[in-house]
Amino acid sequence: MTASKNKARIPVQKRSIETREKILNAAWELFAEKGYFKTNTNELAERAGIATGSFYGYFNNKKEVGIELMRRFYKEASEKALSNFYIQIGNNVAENLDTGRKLVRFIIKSLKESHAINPMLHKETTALILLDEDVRKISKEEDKKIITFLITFLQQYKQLIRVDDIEAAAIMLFRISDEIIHRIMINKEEIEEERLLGELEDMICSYLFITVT
Amino acid sequence: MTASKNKARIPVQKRSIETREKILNAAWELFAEKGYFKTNTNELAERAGIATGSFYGYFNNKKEVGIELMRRFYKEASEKALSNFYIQIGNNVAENLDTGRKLVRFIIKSLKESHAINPMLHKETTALILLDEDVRKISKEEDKKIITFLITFLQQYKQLIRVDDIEAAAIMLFRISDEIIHRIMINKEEIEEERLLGELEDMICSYLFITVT
Amino acid sequence: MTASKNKARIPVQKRSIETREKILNAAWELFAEKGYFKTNTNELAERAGIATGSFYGYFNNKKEVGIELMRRFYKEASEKALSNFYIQIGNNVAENLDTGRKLVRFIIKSLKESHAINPMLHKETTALILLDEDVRKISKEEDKKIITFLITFLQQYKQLIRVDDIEAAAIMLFRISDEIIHRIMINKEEIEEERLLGELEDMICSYLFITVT
Amino acid sequence: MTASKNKARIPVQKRSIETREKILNAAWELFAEKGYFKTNTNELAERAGIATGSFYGYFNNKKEVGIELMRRFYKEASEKALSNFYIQIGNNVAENLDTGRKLVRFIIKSLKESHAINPMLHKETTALILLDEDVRKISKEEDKKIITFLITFLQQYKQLIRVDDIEAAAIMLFRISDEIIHRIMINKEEIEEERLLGELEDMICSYLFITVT
DNA sequence: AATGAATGAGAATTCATTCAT
DNA sequence: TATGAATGAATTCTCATTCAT
Repeated sequence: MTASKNKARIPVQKRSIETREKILNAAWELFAEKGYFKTNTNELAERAGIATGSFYGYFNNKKEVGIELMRRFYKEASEKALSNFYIQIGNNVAENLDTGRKLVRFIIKSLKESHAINPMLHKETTALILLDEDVRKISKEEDKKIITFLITFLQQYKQLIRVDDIEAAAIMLFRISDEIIHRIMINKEEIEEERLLGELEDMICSYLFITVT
Repeated sequence: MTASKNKARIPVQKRSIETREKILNAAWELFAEKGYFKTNTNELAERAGIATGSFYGYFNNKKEVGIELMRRFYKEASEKALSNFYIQIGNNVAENLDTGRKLVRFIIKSLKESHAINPMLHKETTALILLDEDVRKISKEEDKKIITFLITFLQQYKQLIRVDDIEAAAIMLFRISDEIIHRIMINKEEIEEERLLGELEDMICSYLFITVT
Repeated sequence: MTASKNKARIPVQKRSIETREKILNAAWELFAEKGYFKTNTNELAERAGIATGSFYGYFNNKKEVGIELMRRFYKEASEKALSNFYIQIGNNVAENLDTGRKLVRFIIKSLKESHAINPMLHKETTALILLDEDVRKISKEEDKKIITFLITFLQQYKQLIRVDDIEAAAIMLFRISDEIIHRIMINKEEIEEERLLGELEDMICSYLFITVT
Repeated sequence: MTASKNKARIPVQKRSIETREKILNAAWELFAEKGYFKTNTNELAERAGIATGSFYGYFNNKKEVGIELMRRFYKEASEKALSNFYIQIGNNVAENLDTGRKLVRFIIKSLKESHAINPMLHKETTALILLDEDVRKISKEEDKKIITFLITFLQQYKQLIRVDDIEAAAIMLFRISDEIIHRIMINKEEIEEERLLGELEDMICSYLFITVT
C-alpha cells in the first residue's frame, strides 16, 4: 500500500516535464475553482488537455497531485518569504526593539502573502491534512522546515527576547499567525482584518520582547 | 426554502425521539472511528439498528447528521466550560492578576476538555467546516456565541486588561487557544504538551494583562 | 483479500432470491453467448433487468457469479447422472460383464449429458479453472465428490474388476472420459463422435474388466 | 486478408531476428511467471529491453506472441520426443509385447517432458486454446501433426495391436495421456504421480495390445 | 412509519495500440 | 527503425438517495 506500484514515470524529457506541468497547472486551477474533492481525474486530464490515461503516466492518483501541489505551495511561500526577508531586514542581527516589531510584522506579512497565493487551494490543503494520513505526514515535514527556520531566526534576536523556550515560541509564532491569517482569508471573521492583525502583532510582540512599545 | 424538500420529520413522540437519538449516537461513534467521509449511510443505519430508508425519516441527508453532531459538540463543550467556570471562578469580578492568569488557564483547560470529548470527531468537523459552506455557516454561528461570551467576560476584567480592542482580543484568545490545543491533540507537535501550553498561557497573559507575573 | 468485505446480501426473502436468480440466469445466458471474460458486470445487470449497483447487492464481483454457476453446473450434472443411474442400472450389484460394459457406457453418457447442458459455459469454466486459483480450488472439491462416488461405485463391482488400485482407476475413469467428451463437444476432433466414444468404451472396459467381450 | 493490417515485419536481418527473439524470450519468462493475461505489453517490451512501440514492429498484437510461443512449445516438445524416440526404440519395427509396453512408456515420458518444459506456460496456453478461436485453430493443426505421427507409428505395430480403428486409437492415446499428465503437473491430483501414471500405462497397454503382460 | 431492495450517476484505473519525433 | 508518450474506450465498484411493499 505504502510503497505501491509506482507506475508513474519520472519525466526527464522536456516534453514529459511540460505535460507534468500542464497537469499541475490544471490541478492548481481546478482545486482553486471547485476544490480538491470535487475535482476528478477525468476533469483534471481534460483541463490539462491530455487523455484520461495520460494522467496516470505522471501521477498514480489524484492525491499525489495534491501532495505535489502542497509541496510547491509551501516552497513558493517560504521562498518568497525568505527572499523578501533579507531584502527588508537585511543580514544584520537586529539591534533594537523597532527591528523586533518589524520582524514580527514581516513574518505576518509573509504568511499572509503565502495564503494569498491561492486561498481556496490552501483551504483544501488544510482539509486534506486533517483527513489524510499521508498528506499530514508531508505537511508536518514542511512545517518542520519553517519552524526550524524560525528557531534559528529567533536565536539571532536572543538578546531582545524574553522567552526562554525558543522552540516552543517558534511553534507558537508560526501556528497562531497561520491560524489568524487563515481565519481572515477564509472564514471572514466578523471583524476587520487590520484590527485582528494589529492585535496579533501586539500579542506576539508583548510575548516575545522585553518591553512593548 | 424553495429547493429544500425537508421531508424529515421533527419527531415529537417519544419513540421517534429515541430513534433520532440512536442515529446520532451511531454517527458519533462511527465518525469517531472512521471519520465522516468514510462512513456511509448504510453503516450508519445499521449501527443505529434501523433500516437504511428509515434514516431519511429523521434526516434529509448525511450532512444534516454531521451538522447536528457539530452543534451538540459545541453545546456540550461550552456547557461544560460554562458550568465549570462559575464553580471555579465564581460570579465575582476578578480583582487581581492572579485571577487573570487563573482565567486564562481556565479558558485553555476548558477548550482542551472540549477537544478531548471526541478528538477524531473534532478533526472531522474541522475538515467539514473547511469543505462545506453550510457547515461553515453553522460553525460560525456557534463560534460567535463563544466569542460573544468571551467578550462580555473580558469586559468584566476591564480594569486588569491593557488591550483596547476587546472584541479583537476575544477572537484572538479563542482562535489561538483552539488552534494550539488542536495541534496538540491531533497533529502531535514534536514538542511536549506542557511546554506549548505554558507558552500559550504566557503569551495570552503578557498580551492581556498590564504586568506579567 | 481471501475473506473480503462480503457486502453482498444473503437473500432470504422471496423477492431477493428471485433477483439473485435473475442474475444467475442472465449470467448463464451471457456466459454461454459471449463467454465469461467478454461479459461485464454492466451487461450482466442489464440482462438481468436490474441496475448496475443492484448486482453488487448480490455478488461481490463477476467471479462469484462464475463460481456459483460452476457449482450449479456440477450439481445439476451429477444429480442428473445419479438419478438416471439408479433407474437404469438399479441398486443391485452387477453380476456379469454385460453390466460392466453397461456401467461404462452409462458413465460416459452421463458425463456427455453434463457437458451438453451448456457447452460454452463448460468451456469457459474449464478455462477459468486454469486461470484462477479460487475457482480451481472449488472445482477440485467438486471433482473430489465425483471421484469419491466413482470409487464407492467401482468397489461394488470388485469381483468383476481386475484393477487393484481402485482409487487411481476412478480418477482415470473420470478424467479421461471427461477429456474425450470435452474434445468431442468443443474442439470437434476430426473424427466421428461414435468412433471416439466407442474406443473410449473399449479402452475402459479392457482396462477395468477381466475379459473383454 | 481483408482486415489484417499485418504491419509487423518478418525480420530477415540478424539484428531484427535478435530483437524478435528477445521479445519471445521475455514473453516466455513473463507468461510463465504471471500468465498470459496478467502480462501486459509494456512489461513485455520492458523485459525484452525495447520500447513499447517497437513491439509492434515485430508482432501485430499480444496474441501473436502467444501463438508463436505455443508453436515453439509444440515444436520443442515434439522434436525432443522424436529425436529421443529413435535413439531409444530404434528404427526397427517392434517385434514383441515388451517393445509395445516400452513404446507406451516412452510416449508417456515424452509428453511428460514436454509438459515439464514450462508448466505455467502450458497451462496458460491450454486456457488460451479454450478462449480464443485463432489459438484453437493453431493448436488443432499442431495436435494433428502429433496424431498423424502416432498413427503412422501405431501402424508399424499393427501385428501387435488388437485395435481396428488406428486413427481413433491414436487420438485417444494422445488425448488421455496429455490430460492425465496435465492433471499431474498442474492440478496436483490427490494421488501419487506414479500410481496414476502406472494405471495410465496399464490402461493403454490393455487397450492396445492383444495380451497384457 | 418502517423496511431494505433498487437505483444509476459517478469515480478511479487499466492497457492494447497508435503516432509524432 | 526505434522510441515512449499519448490515447480513450472499457471496466469495476461505490453510495447517497428513492420507492414499492
